[in-house]
Amino acid sequence: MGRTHNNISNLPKSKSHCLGPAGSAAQVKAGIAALAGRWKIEILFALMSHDGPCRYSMLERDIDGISQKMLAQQLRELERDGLIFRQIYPEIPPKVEYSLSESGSALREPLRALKILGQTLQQQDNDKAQEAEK
Amino acid sequence: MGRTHNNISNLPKSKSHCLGPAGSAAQVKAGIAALAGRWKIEILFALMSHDGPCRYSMLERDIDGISQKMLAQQLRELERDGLIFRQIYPEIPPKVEYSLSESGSALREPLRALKILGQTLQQQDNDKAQEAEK
DNA sequence: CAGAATCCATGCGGATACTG
DNA sequence: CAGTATCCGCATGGATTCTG
Repeated sequence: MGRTHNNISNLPKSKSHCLGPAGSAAQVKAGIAALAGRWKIEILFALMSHDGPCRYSMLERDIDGISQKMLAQQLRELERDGLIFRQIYPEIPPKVEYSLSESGSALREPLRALKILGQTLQQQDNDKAQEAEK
Repeated sequence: MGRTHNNISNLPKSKSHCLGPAGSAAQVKAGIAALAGRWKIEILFALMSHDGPCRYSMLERDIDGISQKMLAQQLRELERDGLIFRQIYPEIPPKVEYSLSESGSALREPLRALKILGQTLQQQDNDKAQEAEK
């Protein structure tokens, strides 16, 4: 499987001189960092597509190839960043439901924009691959 | 300094059944991956703020803490992904100018959205830090 | 000036096993 | 069911040196 790792969280010094282009970059990077986990996007898309609370096991089934460690970890990060909610039902057997917060839902549009970019990139890749084959 | 690595480029199998939420996720991830380098955002912001062609050495000065290797590498990736242009002037001494492509400029708005998210996150961090200090 | 090349530390993310 | 715990490979990015 492809690559691993990919950094984003930078904030060189970020002394909160928060108005220059540098400060803006830091905030954008903070925003991207919140989405930059190996599985964050897939989790968000799973939640968006189901459009209601999802149980842990359901996410595990929906997201192909994710390990329990990663699912739990990225879920906690998304929760920490306020993008999703986590509702625990103290039952036996245990039940936990995840849902999008408002911040999370607010990402639908930006994500669409990034999807456009992604499509363009894939298109370019295909073009170049075809050329190379000639 | 903080972390290293951070994956994004996933595409578990991505058999181009490109219409389900899974396919969308893959494309969004491709888009994010294009921005997910340690310095990509800062480079783009540097180009955006200067709003005209920038020379290599100017970027090196503007972006605090970046190494030559990283600058050159991420510039090539951005160029490969069609986000920036690279204009070489065969002079002595050498001169190379980088500028935003249309795809790159198209990111201004999405980046603003991500900046909003980043601001929210930083705000939350500050709030929690304050509470913790009490 | 604008890189290319090399070496190396860090830590993300995968796999597997275990638990309340 | 919904996680936690542990071990480990290896890509990523940093520092430094060399070059056309």
